[in-house]
This record gives sequence, C-alpha cells and structure tokens, in this order.
Amino acid sequence: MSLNNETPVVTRFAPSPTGSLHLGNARTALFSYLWARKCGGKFILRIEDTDSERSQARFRDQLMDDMRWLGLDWDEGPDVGGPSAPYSQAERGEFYRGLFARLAAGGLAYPCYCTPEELELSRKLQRMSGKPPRYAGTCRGLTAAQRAERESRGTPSTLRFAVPENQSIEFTDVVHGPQRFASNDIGDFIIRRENGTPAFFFCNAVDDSAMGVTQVLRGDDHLTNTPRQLMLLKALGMRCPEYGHVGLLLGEDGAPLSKRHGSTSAHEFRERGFLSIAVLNHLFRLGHTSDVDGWLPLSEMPQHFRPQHLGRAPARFEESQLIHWQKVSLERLSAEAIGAWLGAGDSTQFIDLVRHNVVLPADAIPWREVVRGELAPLRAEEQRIVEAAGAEFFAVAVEAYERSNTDLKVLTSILKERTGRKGADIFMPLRVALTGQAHGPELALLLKLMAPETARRRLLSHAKNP
RNA sequence: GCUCCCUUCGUCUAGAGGCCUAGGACACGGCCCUCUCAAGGCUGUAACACGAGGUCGAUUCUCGUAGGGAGCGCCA
Repeated sequence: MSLNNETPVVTRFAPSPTGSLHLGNARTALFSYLWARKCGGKFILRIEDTDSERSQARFRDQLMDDMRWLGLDWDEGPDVGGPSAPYSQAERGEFYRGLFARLAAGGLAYPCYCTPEELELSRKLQRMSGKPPRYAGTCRGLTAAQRAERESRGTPSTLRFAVPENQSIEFTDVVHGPQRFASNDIGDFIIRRENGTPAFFFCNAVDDSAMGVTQVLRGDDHLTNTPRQLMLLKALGMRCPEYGHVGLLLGEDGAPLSKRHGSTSAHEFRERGFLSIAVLNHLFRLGHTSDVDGWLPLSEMPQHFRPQHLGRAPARFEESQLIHWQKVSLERLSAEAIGAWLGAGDSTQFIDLVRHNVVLPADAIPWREVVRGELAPLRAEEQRIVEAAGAEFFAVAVEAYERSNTDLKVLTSILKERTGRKGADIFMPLRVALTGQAHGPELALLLKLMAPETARRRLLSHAKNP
C-alpha cells in the first residue's frame, strides 16, 4: 500500500550518538531518505541517546554534520523541531514514564529485582544445558506483597515486558516477505533499566509509532527483534509501522564491516576527500537495484529508488567501486570546484592539467612537486627508460630545450632531427627525466608550468655519464 | 544450543518456470585512439553452493545438506 502512494510515507533515521556515522547506517539513512522523498513524505531524524554512558554530544553533532554533508536533510529532528518534538530520546522521559505506568497498571509489565550477576549466571546455566539463554521469569510471578517487601527494602528493579504466551506474531517484512515467530521463544525483556531510562526495544518502537513513522528501514540484525516490538505496540494499542530489514554491509573479506577494513564511517571517506555524491552513488547500488546504471545526482535518486528492489543478501563494500563513482563524480565538477576540493590554491592551469589524473586530493601532491618541487629518486623501471635513452640523448635534449622556449613540440622536433628517433623513444625519456614518472598528465603542459631552470636541471642530470 | 535470515561472474547485481547458449555495472585482459596515464570506442575472461523432489521443462517452486550471518543483553 505504501508503494502505491495511498498512505503518506514517513520514514526515519534513528542513530545512537556513540560513534561516527557508519557506512551501513549511512546506507539505511539514504534509503529511508529516498523513500520519503520519492513519495513526497517526511523524513525524521531521531537521536537515540538513552545510553548516557556512551552517548556524546560531539558524536551527535558530527552525525548531523555528516548527514548534511551527504545531503540527507530531514524534515523533523532535534535541531529543526517538529510536531513530535523532542527528537532526542534523552528528553522524552515523560512520554516513556506514562507508557511504563500504563503497562505496569495493566499487568503487561512487571518489576524485576534480579541482579545482573544473577541474570548472567542464569544465562550461563541455560546455555550449558542446551537451552536458549532467556530470562527465566523469576520475578514474573511475584505477589503484590513480595514486591512491596522488596520495594520497602529499597531493592533496585528494572521493568520487564510480560511476553504473552502461545502467540504467533506475524508480519510482512518489506524486503523479506512474510515472517512468523512464536512468542514462547521470546523471554520477558527489559523495557526500563534500573536507572529509569528506557531500553532500546521499547523507546525505539514507541517513538516510531508516536512519531507517525510508517516505514522503518533498518539492518537485518533487527529482524528477529521485530516481534518484540510488535508485541509491545500491540499491548499499548499503538499503531505498528511497516518494517524492512536490509542486508548488512560487509567488508571485502565478507566479515561485518569494521575498523580493520580501513575506513568504515562516512566521516573517514569525507576526510580522505571522497565526494559525498560519489559515496551516495555507491551506497545507492549496494543492496539495491535501480532502473539506471549510470551516475545520478541526489536530486534524481528518489525517482529511481525502488523499495521493492532492496536486497536480502548481505553486500560487500569494495572501495574499487567507490573509486569509480568518485572518478565519474569528479568529471562533473567545474574547475573552481576541483580547486576548492584540492584545497591548495592551485592555478587554473594546474587544475585543468591534473584533474583527470587524481582520485583524491592527496594524489595531486606529487604533481605539485613535479611542477615546483623536487623529484623523488627514480625507481628501477623509470631508471631503465632513462638509461636506454643514454646520456647523449639528454645532452642534445638540454640544447634543444634552450632553443625551445618551453615548447615541447619544438623540443621534440629538434630531438627527432638530431637523434633520428621518434615517438615514444623521445617522449618517454623526456617524461621520466622531467617528471620522474612514466605516467601522468600531458607533458607539454607540464613543461610549460615548470620553472625553466628546473626543467634544465632535470635534463642535465641525465646528460652526464655516471 | 535454540530461533530466524542469506547463498547467480572476483565485487554490486538482473532474473519472479520456457524470453537464459544466464543480462548489465565495477574490477581485470586485449585492441583502437594516444608521448604515458586517465577518458572514450570496440572486445575478451568469468557465476546460478551442493543433493534430492516434483514439472514436459528449473537460476526461478519444495525439502534437505553445506557455508555465511543475525538474534536470544540493564548495547543500539
């Protein structure tokens, strides 16, 4: 139904500010954003900062900054506000308290006085006897008197949701299709921690519902958690959103994308100089197939986003593909934009010269050195090219250069005439001697940009016999 | 251990019983262009995890097997 534009689509991205924006999260954020934009719906940003130990303001700020960098702007969120404010869970305590009271009053949740140590032990025992490590229900059957007794002693407690017995929870996942789980496989879970803060299963579900979210796109790792949230919303009589679980993002070795794979956060790619639109184009096709193969600007992605073509299988992130989109994206930039991207105040000629030989800003550094700095010692391969040409060749080259007025055409035609050589036999030794490398931007322009004494010195250094 | 999910070229994937001698993109190789690289054009190598079952016919349906992953947390 949502695919037919019948209901207004409201999607959200709900990160917890405990680190920088992971690529996998950036991808689900992109998909959620695109879904909302495709349907003319709303995209909400909600900060899940209930874990005060790990949540940090600087992470939240960086998260929002990186989202903006990607261009994924939100209609409602902690900074822009909206009808469901506040959008930081740390500020929604009052809302949660009301729901906790309702659940407790209705006998749908109960206080649990078990200590973490007891729970740990219980889990260990269950695991050892080959059973799923679930909450044993110790405190579920406590009488009012027993509870009162513990309360009077000041025993700390959590609040657990009383999972209904013998129920079958069914739902249709947007990407996985029909799902069915048995409530008996699910233990009573904590919805309020000892310190009074709400736990993920709870606040995540009730906020989605309360904020009017219609489509929740998230990682596959939440699929088996979904029945919990569905039961919770049902117990509260709240509307359930539709859920879609996207395959996880893996590293090149097939293991979940983690630090040891190198860059894993949007921020790291940003800092290395990847363009946001390159990252977006790559993410757009990881676990999603569009009806177009080519590069798309963000503004055109919504119309080519197809929720029904979201992938179930986990996808590997390969940097070589990102680099492809980076190259394509770079080609679309003006010289001014490339200059700003390089960030070194380069001349227009220099920018035009190197822009097709550069993937990241750092790649321009060697060419800057070629033009106005020092050459690194030649590597074996380049050394061979120079030696094959011979000292005599460079002696002629120095003379030719003096008469060429930095014009490569003149220089090569003199060399051609004097040495009888042609083509690559002339160009390659010159390229290597002048730039130190066998590959690179157009030599004629490079020569123009070089200081005359630099070029002269480089040619001369090969003109003498060792 | 229990529950659930996943499995097409190296990678991202198309494919929803005959259109598939399995298509595209990236990467890789070759050719053309060219001083080189890049770009561009042409072109090549390369995949349905395995086994049964149903069907006239299976990449597509069913069931197993194997491999991978997730969940079972006072993390989200």
